[in-house]
Amino acid sequence: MDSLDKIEEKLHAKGFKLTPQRRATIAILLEHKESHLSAEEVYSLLQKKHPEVGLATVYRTLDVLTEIEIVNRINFEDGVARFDLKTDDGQHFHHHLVCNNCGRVIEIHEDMLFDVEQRIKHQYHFEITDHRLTFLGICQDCIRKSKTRGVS
Amino acid sequence: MDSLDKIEEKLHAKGFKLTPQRRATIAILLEHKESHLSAEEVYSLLQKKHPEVGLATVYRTLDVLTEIEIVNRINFEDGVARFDLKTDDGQHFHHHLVCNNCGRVIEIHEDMLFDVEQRIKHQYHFEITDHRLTFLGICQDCIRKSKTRGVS
DNA sequence: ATTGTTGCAAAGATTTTGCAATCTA
DNA sequence: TAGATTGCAAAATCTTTGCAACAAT
Repeated sequence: MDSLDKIEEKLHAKGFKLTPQRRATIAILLEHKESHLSAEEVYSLLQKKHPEVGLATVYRTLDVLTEIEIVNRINFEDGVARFDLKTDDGQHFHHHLVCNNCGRVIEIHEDMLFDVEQRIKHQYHFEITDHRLTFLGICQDCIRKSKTRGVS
Repeated sequence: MDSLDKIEEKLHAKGFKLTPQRRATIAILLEHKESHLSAEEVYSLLQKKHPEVGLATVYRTLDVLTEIEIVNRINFEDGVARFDLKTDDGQHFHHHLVCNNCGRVIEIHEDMLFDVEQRIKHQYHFEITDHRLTFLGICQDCIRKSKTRGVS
């Protein structure tokens, strides 16, 4: 799900209207593909070019985009919903490494769960539609820093 | 981390005081090991026997228990923090299957991520301390029902 | 013209915090 | 007794909703 055009097409196909607010919101998401933006963050990025758009509209747009499976909603352990554009390749959701020290989120685009999913399907008779995999730990930079200065 | 005694010992060892409120909160968690209770749910279970305990104290107690690694905090995609006692065996956090249809949460106690963690460590030089793995999909019961009545 | 969508402000839901009183060690 | 902890109410956050005005098809 890559270009603005394709996304607008899908919105339209599902019976939603194309409004300037929605276009602008999608544009922000496209410009920040790796960022896991929260609704508030999308809103403040949006304000620079479109100060008239309201926060409620951002929430509603993100809901619509989640509903039609243009974006994934994800919660890291901080209680704030974040939104990621889905990739075009039909893959399941990518994985994340979250650093407990600096808070950085690293994305992993390989699907490492194929074998695990097969086991789940067979053992639990559970039909998997998506997954959320996050590793918590210490990133390379913080490990390096801790060796000289100690983890803050 | 299994018995009330062991948990109280650890609290004490970390310099926290043992109060009746904390004891009671821990007892609730021990009585509902598989439940992924929210703070609100812990609070209302607590009220039956200890109506004097306040919700803020429940939040504070769960924070302390998370801090000293007696419980794991987890967010499924509904934005409410849930709390699980850690198991005694030193294993990482268990996995979950969340049914998109009926909302049921099924626990999986096997660690299926050993190989994946090895790859992450080597490829990303990321020191993993824990993980969160949730599969979203349709559970066995809902699959069965959908075959006769259609998924509601 | 119809129906969906927006902005605003108000309401909801969850979680955190200030503070005086109280309790644990 | 000293310092941590509690309960309460207020505040802070994040998110949703009602409604009248407005815009897309």
